[in-house]
Amino acid sequence: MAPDIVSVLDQICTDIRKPAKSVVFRQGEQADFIYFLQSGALRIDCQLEDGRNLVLDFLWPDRFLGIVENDVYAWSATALVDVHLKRLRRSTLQSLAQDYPRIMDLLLQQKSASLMAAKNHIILMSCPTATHKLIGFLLDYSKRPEYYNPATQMLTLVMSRKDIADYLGMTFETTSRVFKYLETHNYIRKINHRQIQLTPHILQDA
Amino acid sequence: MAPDIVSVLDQICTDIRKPAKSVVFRQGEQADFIYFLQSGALRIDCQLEDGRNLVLDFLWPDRFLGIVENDVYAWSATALVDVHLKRLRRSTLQSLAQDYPRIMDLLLQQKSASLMAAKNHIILMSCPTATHKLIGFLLDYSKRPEYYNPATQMLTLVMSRKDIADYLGMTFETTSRVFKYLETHNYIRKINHRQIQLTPHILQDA
DNA sequence: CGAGTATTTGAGCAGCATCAATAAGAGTGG
DNA sequence: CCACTCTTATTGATGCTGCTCAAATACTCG
Repeated sequence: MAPDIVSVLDQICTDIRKPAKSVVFRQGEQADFIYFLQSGALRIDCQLEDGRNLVLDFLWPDRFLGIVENDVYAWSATALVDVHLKRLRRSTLQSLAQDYPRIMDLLLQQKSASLMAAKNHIILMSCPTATHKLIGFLLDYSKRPEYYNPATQMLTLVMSRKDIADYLGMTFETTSRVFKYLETHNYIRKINHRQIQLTPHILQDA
Repeated sequence: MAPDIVSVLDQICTDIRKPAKSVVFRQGEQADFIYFLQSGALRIDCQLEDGRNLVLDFLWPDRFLGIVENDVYAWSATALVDVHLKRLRRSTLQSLAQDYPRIMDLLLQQKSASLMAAKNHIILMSCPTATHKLIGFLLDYSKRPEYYNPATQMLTLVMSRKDIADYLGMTFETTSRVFKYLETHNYIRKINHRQIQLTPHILQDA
């Protein structure tokens, strides 16, 4: 990411701040803007025709969102905590890409990051049991420096049981039961619903 | 895809033909080449540490493969039928990208296609039952003009039951049983293992 | 504090995995 | 072309996992 583009983008982007639980954009809306997540965390989900609500991804800082091929957003983005975003018109980015070829590198790099996340998601969903899925999820999550402290092994979940369930393709009851299983088998310690501590037992699986 | 690039690529690419069941590249190998699938079909799979074999995607003509970030392939590509590919050194493509900026568009477009496929894969894997998964798979598959004839509704499967199972995250026994279920409930007619006919019953679900 | 939401927990059942055996089909060499 | 082998697919029996519906509890926010 060359400094010249960053400074240019910095100047023309609009700063957007959204509180937790607010929607950044909604599936089906006119896709006028590209966003760049500065801080906080987002949930990307889509509503299927059969009524299912599917969480496609969780997004962390330094990630773009709203890069779509067609003219409407194919999924929704919701803030899980208070977020800070930079916003840019899609049309502006497109014209800018001609003067700054590095923007294409940036876009390609972001697409690659999305693709890697999707492949990892597929691997998680293919796990044979719900326990494997959740352990895999927690180990991935423990790579987020904002929400995991390796010194204390404390992990702050920014999403609900239902969000995790919709991400892993299971019900929230099962998610809750597996959390219980992990606690009784000494994989984790629960401080409260959103605060858990990982034990060496679960960490050595990584 | 501008004609100038295509003609340039055509000249410098090596033509590669591989018989069915042969491996194009293997997970972990030095990623020296980018491939462009001209005809046939490929299976992309990866071997996980726990011994599972996971099918990440099936690739059809006009798709690139081997676009990786690091220097080794993260997954393997295997020919499902006889395939025709064009091959290019990664380093050649990189230097070419400076003279032909359109190559970046091409790469971005291919990444987007991979990402869309992955999202769709996630949607399939999140289906509540194996029957839903397989019906979704067959309906997607029926969009391949090479292997589905809308006039006769005949569909030629290029992959095994195990391939389908590893793609959908289930066992091949379950795949087989669901095929049986679909046949007895008049969703499909089986001509042989690899040839099935879709009925209006299944097609109206799309 | 109180209302609404999120999470936990329970009981019963359906669906899928596992292990095992048989059948169908593909490939090979006489 | 047929017989034989090997691979792929089907089918069966059984047990476990996770879903459904339901109720109780914990937590959040105004």
